[in-house]
Amino acid sequence: MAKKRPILNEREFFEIGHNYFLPHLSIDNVIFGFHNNELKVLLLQWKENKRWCLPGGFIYKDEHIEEAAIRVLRLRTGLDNIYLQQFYTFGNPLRERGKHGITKPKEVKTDSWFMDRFVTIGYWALVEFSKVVPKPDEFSETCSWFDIDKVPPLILDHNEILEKALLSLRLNLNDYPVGKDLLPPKFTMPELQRLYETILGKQLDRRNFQKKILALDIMERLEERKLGGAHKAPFLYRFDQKKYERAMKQGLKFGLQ
Amino acid sequence: MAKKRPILNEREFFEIGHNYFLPHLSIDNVIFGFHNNELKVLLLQWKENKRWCLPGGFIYKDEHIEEAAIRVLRLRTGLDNIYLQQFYTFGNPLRERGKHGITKPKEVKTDSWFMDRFVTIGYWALVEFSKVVPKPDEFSETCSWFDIDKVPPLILDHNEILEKALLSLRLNLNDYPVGKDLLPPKFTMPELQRLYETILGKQLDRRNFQKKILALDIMERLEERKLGGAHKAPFLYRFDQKKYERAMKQGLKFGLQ
DNA sequence: TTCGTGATGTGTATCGGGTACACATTCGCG
DNA sequence: CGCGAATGTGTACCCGATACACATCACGAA
Repeated sequence: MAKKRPILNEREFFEIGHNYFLPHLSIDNVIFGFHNNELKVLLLQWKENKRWCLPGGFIYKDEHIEEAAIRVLRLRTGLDNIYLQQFYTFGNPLRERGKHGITKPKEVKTDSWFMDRFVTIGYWALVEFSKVVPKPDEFSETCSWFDIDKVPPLILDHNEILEKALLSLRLNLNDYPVGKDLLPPKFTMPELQRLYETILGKQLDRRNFQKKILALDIMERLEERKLGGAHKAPFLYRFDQKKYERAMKQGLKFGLQ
Repeated sequence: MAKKRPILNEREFFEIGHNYFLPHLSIDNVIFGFHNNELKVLLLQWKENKRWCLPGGFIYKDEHIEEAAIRVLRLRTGLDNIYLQQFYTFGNPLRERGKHGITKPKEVKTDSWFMDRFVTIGYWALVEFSKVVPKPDEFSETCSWFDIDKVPPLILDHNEILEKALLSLRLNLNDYPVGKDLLPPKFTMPELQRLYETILGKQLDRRNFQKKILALDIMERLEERKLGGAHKAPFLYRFDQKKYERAMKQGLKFGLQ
C-alpha cells in the first residue's frame, strides 16, 4: 500500500516536482473536529503571505488519489485509519496560484509546475479533536483549528470548497453516525445533540433527539455520570462497535432533520 | 463561454494533444435516457478493439471541467442546455490504457500522453431519448443506447463508473423530478411510474405513487388520453414550468423509496 | 445545612405522511 | 357484444415525527 516515496527539499519540489507528482492536479482536505461544543476545521497559514488555506497536497504518479488524501491527512494530524469522503472536484480554469497573488519562493529560478492551473479533488474527514497534533507543512508556519463560523477568507476558492464540504457532510448525517468519529469515546447526550445541531445549523428537541438516537440501538449508557457541570449530572454514553456493525448491516437511517 | 478551440487531426491529437489538453485528466459522461419503459445509457464502440466505453473527453488547458463535460455531451448527443451532475472522481493508478489492452493507432510513432495514467471526473446527465442523435467520436465506429441492465463489459473501470452514476442518480431522485428531463413533454402516469421503478430497481404501488406525485403539484393533467393501448386509455400529463419553479422555491421533496 | 437555579431524565397525546388495499371504469380485441 | 387487462379513484390503518410537562438532581449561594 504505502510505497516508498522520494523526499524532495523545497527547491527540488518547485523545480522538479512535476517529475514525481501528477501535474495540474491536487488534493484538498476539509478536516472537521468538535470541541467545546463547536464544530472546527483545520487550517494552515502560509509563511509567505500569512494567508490561510485548507491542508492539501499532490498525487504521486503511481498513487491512488485516495491514498494521497490519506497521506495528507496523516501528515497534518498524525492520524491513521480515518475515513475520508470524496465530495467534489473543483475545476475552474482560474484556479491558478499566480492569479491569486501567490508566488513561488524567490530562490526558485525556473518556472514551476506549482504555478500552473490546478484541478483539485476535495475530501472531508471527521477526526477526534483531542487526538490531533496539528502539524504545519513545509510552506506553512501554523496549523490550527478554526470555529466553522469564524473561518477567515482563504486562498483561491478554498472558502467555496469548505462550504461544499459542509453541505456534503450534512447530507451524510442521515447515513452515518458522525458522533462516532467526532466525539471522544465517552460522551453525554447533550454533547451529541450539540454536535448535530452545529452541523445542521438548527435547534433540535432534546427529548425527541434522545429518543431517536437511542432507538438506533448503537450505543450503550454507562453507569458513570459526567460531574463538574453546575447542574444535574448527565449520563455518559459510548458507541458499541458490535451493535453498530449489526445495525449497519440492516441499513441504518440517521435521518435527523 | 465557448472559446475557439484548435481542431486536431488524429495524429496531432496523439502526438501533441498534451499541448492543448490537461494531461492525466479526463471527463466521462454517463448519459441516461428512457425509452420503451427501459432506462438506457449511451455508449461508444471503439474502432480499434470493438469494445464499448462511456463517452468521454479531455479538458482544454483553459477550460472549466464542467464546460468540458458539456462539450462532450453536445458532441455525442447534439443537445445543449442539459443539466450535468458531477458525481465522483476516479483515481486508481491502474487507470492507464496500456494496462487494459488499449493501444494507440499504429501510425502514431511517438509516445503518447494518451497512454498515460488518467484520473477521470464522472458526470451524469438526463436527456430526452427522442431528441438525441447519437454521434460517434473520432475513435469510435458506433454510438448507441443500451438498456441499463444489458450493458456489456466496458473498457477500464467504466462499468464501475456507470454503477456509481446510477447510485448517485438514485440519491438525486429525492431532490429532483427526473421525469422532467427523461420523458417527452407529454407522458402518462404509468410511464412516469415505470421510470421511477427502473431507476429505483423495485416496484411501487400504483395508487400511492400517483397520489404522491400529484401532491407535489408540479404537473397538470391534460384533457387528452393516450389511445392505442389495448386497455383503458390513460390521461396525459405535462410538467408545468411555473408550478415547478414555485415548488422548488419552497424546497421540494421527491422522496420515493 | 438548606434552598434556588437550571439543566437533565423520562413519558404521553397528537399529527401527518406512508402503506395497504378494493371497486368501478373503459379501451381494444376476439 | 362481452371479456380481459390496465387505468381512475377513495379509505382505513400504522408508525414515525413532533409537541409538550413534570420529576430529578448537581452545584453554588445564602
